[in-house]
Amino acid sequence: MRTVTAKCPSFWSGADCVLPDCANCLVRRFALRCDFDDAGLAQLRRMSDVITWKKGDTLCEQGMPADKVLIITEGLLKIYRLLTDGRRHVTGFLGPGDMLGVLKAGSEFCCTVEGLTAGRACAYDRDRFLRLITDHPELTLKLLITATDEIEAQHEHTILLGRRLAEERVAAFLLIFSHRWRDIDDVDGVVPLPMTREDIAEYLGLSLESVSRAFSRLKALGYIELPRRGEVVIRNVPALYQLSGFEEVPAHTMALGL
Amino acid sequence: MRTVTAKCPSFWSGADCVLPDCANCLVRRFALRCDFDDAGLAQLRRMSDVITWKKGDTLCEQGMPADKVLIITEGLLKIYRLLTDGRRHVTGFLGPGDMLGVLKAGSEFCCTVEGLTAGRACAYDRDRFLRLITDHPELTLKLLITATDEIEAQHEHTILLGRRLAEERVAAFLLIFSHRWRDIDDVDGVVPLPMTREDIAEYLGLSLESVSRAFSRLKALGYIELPRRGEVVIRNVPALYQLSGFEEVPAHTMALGL
DNA sequence: CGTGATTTTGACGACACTCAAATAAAGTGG
DNA sequence: CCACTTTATTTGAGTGTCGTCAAAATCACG
Repeated sequence: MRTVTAKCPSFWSGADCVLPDCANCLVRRFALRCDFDDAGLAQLRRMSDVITWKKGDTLCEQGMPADKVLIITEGLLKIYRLLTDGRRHVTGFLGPGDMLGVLKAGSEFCCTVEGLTAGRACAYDRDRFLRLITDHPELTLKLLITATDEIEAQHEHTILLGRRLAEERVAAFLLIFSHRWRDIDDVDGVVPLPMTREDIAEYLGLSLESVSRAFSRLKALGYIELPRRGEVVIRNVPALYQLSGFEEVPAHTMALGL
Repeated sequence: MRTVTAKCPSFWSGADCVLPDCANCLVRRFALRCDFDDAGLAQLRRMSDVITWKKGDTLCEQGMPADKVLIITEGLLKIYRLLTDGRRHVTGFLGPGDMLGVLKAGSEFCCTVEGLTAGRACAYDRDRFLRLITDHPELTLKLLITATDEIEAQHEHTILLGRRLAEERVAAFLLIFSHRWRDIDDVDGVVPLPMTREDIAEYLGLSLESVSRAFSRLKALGYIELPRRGEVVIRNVPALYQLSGFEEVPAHTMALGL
């Protein structure tokens, strides 16, 4: 059992008030999948606060009352739950274009969210956000579609943890992770891995040693390279697909964090 | 690898046109969580066809074009996916009040759905259903909340399969299953289990033998009784909670099948 | 260059899977 | 209603994967 850092500054209140470039916001391609008209954009912009975080910062904590909705514009987050036996389970990783927040009124965060890198997000008051989307029913529907995609992606993840060997899970992780952020950080095949082996292990339901062994084996097979800490190069995509059991990578794995 | 029955009659077209008792429909308590006004009820009723199925019937099959939405009023269904290696994964069980259907236009069923008992459901044309809910934005929102609850329940299930021992998973299954249908079929503590050990195994990511062994052990411990095939009596709820690692049973496990 | 964190590698044991057989229950036809 | 078949479940024995514990190696950072 490992201790978990728990500093939790008041991101939710303090705002930089930098106007984000909503017109090109990635959220259009991911969680909300929607073109706003100019009026909608203006409405959005007026409502949002920009928050920033640094690597290792905790954005919100399991059990904390949740009254904000975030849309991530930069940086990477891990989102995890503490189990009753003290272990952690990483439910997913969030990046640009993804949403984070509890929509149900009066509820608490069921997860803790922590920065893997520095980053920033647009924050909305939940009630105002709900008013916004109910004013635009087609937006609610897009969000509902995103949620059902998320359910399907979770099914895939459940299968991964319930039925696959360690090596297969790591292969799947590499495909999911590199695929999800391929057009955001595509530096000639080098995929950045800002999370630790332990994070990956807690995401895949393995021990960190098993993850490390799987990485080593995939490297020995020539499927990947590990040039330096925090980076992978994928050399044999078909082999990884074969191992993972994927026909295609689940489309929007974790576009909507809760 | 086991063969899977694949007869798939045209439930989706043929309709009995029995008017259901919408005013008391369980869907109000589950997937839609919503009181319709009389006008809404009438609109609903006009739109719906009633379909029925028998035990073992296949309602829809993985890969089939999906253009209907079902709301289950009677009976129990299992919902599963065929994996690339020929194995099956049961994603969940559906019962009265639950919804089934793909909301995204032009997509296929990602699962096969099969009757564990005979039953019936109200079927809606997807496009008309979508029009209905966008006409009532608060309905879309309720459905979105249901979807996010489903995501949270899937997280719990992922944790179950990734981190728990066989005995713990079976304990969790018994709690989830008996809790979800407690006020529908509550015959003094006897919980009907219309699914086979194999179904349970494929739901929990175990072999059917491991499930059987877990049942035997829970019985030996005095936590449960197995009076006859297809039935359990739960004798020690706190012990099962302890084993499962649940603080509380995930609220709406699988109210929304895809 | 030294300290601490992360990652890798090794040895061993536990849990769950596979294969196999026995038992129990349900369905079928005389 | 009973013998027979079929299906579901239980139980046992052996094997493999992964977790745990431990130590070494690598890397980041001051």
